[in-house]
Amino acid sequence: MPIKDCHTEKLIIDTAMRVFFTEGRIYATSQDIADAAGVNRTLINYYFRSKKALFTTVINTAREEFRGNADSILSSDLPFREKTEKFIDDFMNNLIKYPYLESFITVDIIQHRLKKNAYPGFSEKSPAPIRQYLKVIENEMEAGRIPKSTPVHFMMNLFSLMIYPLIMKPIQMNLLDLNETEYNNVLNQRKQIILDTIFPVKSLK
Amino acid sequence: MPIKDCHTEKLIIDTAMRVFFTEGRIYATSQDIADAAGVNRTLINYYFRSKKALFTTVINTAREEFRGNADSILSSDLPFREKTEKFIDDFMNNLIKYPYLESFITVDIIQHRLKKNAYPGFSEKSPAPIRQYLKVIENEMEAGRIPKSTPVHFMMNLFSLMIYPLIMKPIQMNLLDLNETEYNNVLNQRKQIILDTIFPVKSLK
DNA sequence: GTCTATAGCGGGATAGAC
DNA sequence: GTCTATCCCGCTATAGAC
Repeated sequence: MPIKDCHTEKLIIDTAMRVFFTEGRIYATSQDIADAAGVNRTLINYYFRSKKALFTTVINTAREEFRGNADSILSSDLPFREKTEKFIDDFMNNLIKYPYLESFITVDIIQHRLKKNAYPGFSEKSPAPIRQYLKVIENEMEAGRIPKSTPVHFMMNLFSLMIYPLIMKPIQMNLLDLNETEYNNVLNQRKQIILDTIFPVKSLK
Repeated sequence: MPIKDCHTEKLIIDTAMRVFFTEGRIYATSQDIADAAGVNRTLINYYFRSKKALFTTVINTAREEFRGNADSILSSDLPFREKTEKFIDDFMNNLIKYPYLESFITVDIIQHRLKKNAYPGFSEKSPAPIRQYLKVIENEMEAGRIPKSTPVHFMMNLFSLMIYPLIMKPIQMNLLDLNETEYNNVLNQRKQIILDTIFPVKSLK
């Protein structure tokens, strides 16, 4: 009754994003979300009609948040290396906030492919800034300023190096025998490591 | 009635591994597994007592299958580069069979962390061959034969480059504007690309 | 806008016939 | 070993009181 007017809707969205995309709780129910938000479960239906609708809302909200800076960085006229450096910095900052977002999208696509032919939410073509960036990578490779492969592999390497260590944290902690603090320290070093891997230094024997 | 004696148990296991770890259907129910296997749903309980027990069985089966060659390759006395090359080859072959296995393990660990303090299935230390391999990487870095960072980052890079493009196939196909055939072709080139990234050539300007 | 009560469905598990 | 029938529980969603 007090200050819980339109404020509750935002509270539910924020909580759902945290539970799904930050904590990675893929089996979280409406009750779980409501409990985490400290509200009654029926309010989720009141504000969002259904659980699926809430899910769509939070996925789209997070995607827009992600794409905010990324597009303007990629579309800027910065030199290639500086542009890539800023992109990594921005992307990693977002990733730390929502490490499981891409996993959820992937699961969502797989699930939908079983029923319909295509998944409407992702039938769009790749965004223009990405296509433009792929062209630039091709030029850099031809000029010999980065190792020669293909722009697609360059992008795959980049995303792989940024995303995987975060989403597979539990299993990697075990494999590499690191505790929570140690693993977080390692993650903090990743930006520089990724740059060194993408732009290799030439001091090898 | 005809030749369906002990054969059914194996059929259920094989089907469950395919549905879970190859197709990535994380929300698959007992009914889904039974349908995919063409058997009655109650047979899952007859053979495995519960869905959870079936799940544990298939995870352990797949993990053993994975670790089969890997340990002997890492423990062998091959030179570092050849050993790494064989490890990548073996690991990628397994990955193509079960691209979502590690995702399932991660989700499983996250889910269990919410209830108990630790997850018994993964409380073991990292396997000895891995710890041994980490030592070798350290030597290679000190000798300047691979780019200097830390063994942990080297391993993270390696696993990232191998695993991520496979499990995020749906989202990457969209981002990079590739159809199924094109994406599979790219994946086939990954072994070589990964080697070139881990062991960079020195022909840059 | 928020709550309680309840309907309805779907999945997991078991009993018992064959 | 395999099937049918059934029970139970948890989750989603909605009706209706406040």
